[in-house]
Amino acid sequence: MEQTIRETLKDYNLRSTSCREDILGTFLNKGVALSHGDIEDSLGERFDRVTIYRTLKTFLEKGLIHKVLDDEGVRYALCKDHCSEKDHHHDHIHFKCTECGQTNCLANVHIPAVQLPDGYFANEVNLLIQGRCPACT
Amino acid sequence: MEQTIRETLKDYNLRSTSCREDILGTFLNKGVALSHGDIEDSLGERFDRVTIYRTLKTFLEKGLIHKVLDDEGVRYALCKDHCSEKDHHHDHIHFKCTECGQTNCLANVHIPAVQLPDGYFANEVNLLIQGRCPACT
DNA sequence: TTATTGATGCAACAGCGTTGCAAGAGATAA
DNA sequence: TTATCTCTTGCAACGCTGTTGCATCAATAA
Repeated sequence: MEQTIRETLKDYNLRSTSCREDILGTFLNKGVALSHGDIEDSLGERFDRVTIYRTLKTFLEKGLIHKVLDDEGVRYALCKDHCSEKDHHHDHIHFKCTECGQTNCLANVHIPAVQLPDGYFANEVNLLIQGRCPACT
Repeated sequence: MEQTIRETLKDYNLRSTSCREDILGTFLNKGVALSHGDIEDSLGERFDRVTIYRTLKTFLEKGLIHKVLDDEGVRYALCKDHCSEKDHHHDHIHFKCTECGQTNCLANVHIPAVQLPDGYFANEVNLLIQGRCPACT
């Protein structure tokens, strides 16, 4: 695990620092989409607020994580596919449970094609479904 | 128009004030989703920041407008159907043009049904498509 | 016209996210 | 291992967004 994290960082051309290792580890551990606040809570006072912001920004740019839009703000989740700086490709669904509040990616559910009116061209599709997850049913 | 605005406010059990009339008028005029900042810019210094926030909150609660999620924050758009405090019903699509930055509702495009994994129950569906609008093609 | 209820403006505040800068730690090569 | 360079971090400060309390003012109904 420890090793995997370091290798992952290396794969993405990122230096291994304890902050990056801990944040990446948190994502792997929790397995759900996390907000900046979630990460701050989870890591305690170990790192500066600013450092966490910058780390998330770096991960985002390198394609390690992607944004997840939510009715209450922005969260981040690991990219399952290997994304890169240039090429984020996500057509999976984000599911937010209104009971437990957790948001995660439904990797195997693809977004059905949508018929847009004339003149509209789709580039990126973002689908958020809110409801109840299996754990809360 | 002037009259329509006042009647609409009355329909929603809202007092007619110049702030509410102007904000509702702005939505009708622009016809696209607006952020708090857009409205502030559009109305100038005529009303206090706080008043605009409170007006948007009131409109939201009464079902006059609904939230539109965006990668850069929250916007608001008029509800086409007659929504109420209890019952916001929206299964239309939000389209954001990456050229001009405008976001609007595609009222006539319905979201196709999505087959969720076992145990998941959908309650509300939110679909944002980013791309190019007819004006920017 | 007046009384009542609700809306507004002002001041203050909390939280989120960013920037500049100096100090510190990781990677690389000798 | 050490020296060097480059990138990362922590700190302080700031701007922006959104909220709250309170006194004042305006819209409605009688």
